[in-house]
Amino acid sequence: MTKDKLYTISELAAMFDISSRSIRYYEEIGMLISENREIMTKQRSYTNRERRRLKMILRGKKLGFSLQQIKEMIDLYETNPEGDEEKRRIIEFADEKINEINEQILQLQMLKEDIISYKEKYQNHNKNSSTSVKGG
Amino acid sequence: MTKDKLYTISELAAMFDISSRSIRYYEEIGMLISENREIMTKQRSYTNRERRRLKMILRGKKLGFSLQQIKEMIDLYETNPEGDEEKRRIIEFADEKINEINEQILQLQMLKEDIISYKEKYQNHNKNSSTSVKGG
DNA sequence: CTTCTAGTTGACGTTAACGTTATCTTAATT
DNA sequence: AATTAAGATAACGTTAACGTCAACTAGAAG
Repeated sequence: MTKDKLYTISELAAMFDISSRSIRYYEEIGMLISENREIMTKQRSYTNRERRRLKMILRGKKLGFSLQQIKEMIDLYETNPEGDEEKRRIIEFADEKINEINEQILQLQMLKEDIISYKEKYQNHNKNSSTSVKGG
Repeated sequence: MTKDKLYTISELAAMFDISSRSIRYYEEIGMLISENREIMTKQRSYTNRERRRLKMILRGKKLGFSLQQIKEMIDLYETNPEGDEEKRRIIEFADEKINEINEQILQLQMLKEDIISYKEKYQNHNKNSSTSVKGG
């Protein structure tokens, strides 16, 4: 399969516009894995799977989650649960996250409304109190 | 008017379940102001206006914004613009923020979809691979 | 062989956002 | 007068998420 493409650390770094240091750090704290390092050079190589993980990490960051929170979420995707107990816990965790996200979306929408209504009031206010009243 | 209610630092802290230290810190970096401190004791007292600001700060934090970003947004609310140039800049800034927020909402919705579809696939998968195959 | 490039492993430095501790003051209680 | 409570300032400590620098290595290029 053509899925076997491997990336060097700087390829990934360039791809996502981050530093190699960041990628090493993510690996350091167990968020990425570089298996099959070249034995002689010890150079890391990443699979498409890791590339996807990195993408998720960065998305999480953009959304304001800490790396620890992101780690938990990603681990969620990759846990292969054993007992019913664990299954339940995972579903529960997913539901929690969904609720958190819904809450965040709500708050963002409120913030947005605030900014919009501020903008409108502000624009109207300026039309009335401006010295150069041009357009009605 | 009854709007003159003043809050002590620990009142606000209790109200929002944060530490007094945090409030002092927000003031330290210019996100809050405590005017009219009691001359003898130097104790801070906050107006309703500051209470609202604090609320906004905490909302921003929950949304993953840095204090600096929040400061910019709050300043937006309280700028009294002078020239047309400044007006334009403010409107522009507001629009930028709105776009950022829209983007964040989109990403959050995608993340949510991901989690939901994961949950569903996962639940189905378990129905099939479980020892107790009930529904086919 | 030397130089350059891309990577490695430490290890110390940095910033944000507070926590914590020490020392001091004022007002209220006892 | 002594204690307690609430607050103040000053300053050092802490954690996350890297940045930066030093010293080393393997392979490619001249």
